[in-house]
Amino acid sequence: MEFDDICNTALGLSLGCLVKKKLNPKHDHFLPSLLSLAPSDDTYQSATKTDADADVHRQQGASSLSAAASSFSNSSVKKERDLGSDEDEDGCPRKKLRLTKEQSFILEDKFKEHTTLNPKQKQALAEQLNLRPRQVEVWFQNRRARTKLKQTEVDCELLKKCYEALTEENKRLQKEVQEFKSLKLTAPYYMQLLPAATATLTVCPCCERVVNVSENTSTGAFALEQKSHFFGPFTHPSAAC
DNA sequence: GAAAATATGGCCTTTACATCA
DNA sequence: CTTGATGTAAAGGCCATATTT
Repeated sequence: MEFDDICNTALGLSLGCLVKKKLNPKHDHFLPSLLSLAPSDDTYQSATKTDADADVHRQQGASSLSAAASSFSNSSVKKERDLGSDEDEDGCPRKKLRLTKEQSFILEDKFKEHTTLNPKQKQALAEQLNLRPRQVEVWFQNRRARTKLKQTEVDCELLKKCYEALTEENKRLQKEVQEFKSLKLTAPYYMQLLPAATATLTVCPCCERVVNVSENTSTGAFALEQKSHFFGPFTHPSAAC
């Protein structure tokens, strides 16, 4: 996903929420297309023809559709949506149509403006594109889903990189701990050099971090201890684990 | 005013079809 | 021509919210 898309999505979603809260669907609801008004496959779409040919058929179908959609009841709206009104006269589901490039372009354009539509916008867009409002609605739903999917993929990649970075850091720190441990094993020589400091250096049994447990932790801190984690008021390292 | 019923729209998952290699 | 992969239109279900009764 591109950055612009992300921005548009965020903006659009917030706008969409506003729209949803403000609108009153009862008063400006779109006209539902009716089951019996759905054009047949032959008139609505040509499966194997060119886009131009298919356009003609689609527009013929959609025009007759919108012209004939003159009466409906409020309660039929949801039903219409759920039933899809996408069946031909035989009761068979309508074949899936492919939107033309022009239709897709205009839909994309609108989507950039806002990712959701109120009923008026939906109706207007449907008329402009010679599609049923339900088709416009579905297109926006699917488009939002695609946007979300892409964003999820981007987030996933980001998390993956974070994970890899943390894994590397963890390896590095483990290696450091091993080095400190081996230093402790060679303590006789080590202690001759720094007896005061090494006497207070230890490895936390819980987290295996090298810590300084000297009583005077503030002033007698061994240089290596600076890389260990902060224990605050605890006198024993394991108490902080 | 509270509660139940209803309407509406969005999201999610799945299906089916179109297209392409 | 067939086939598998991919993209996407569409269906169906569920949920949240708003409105009506």
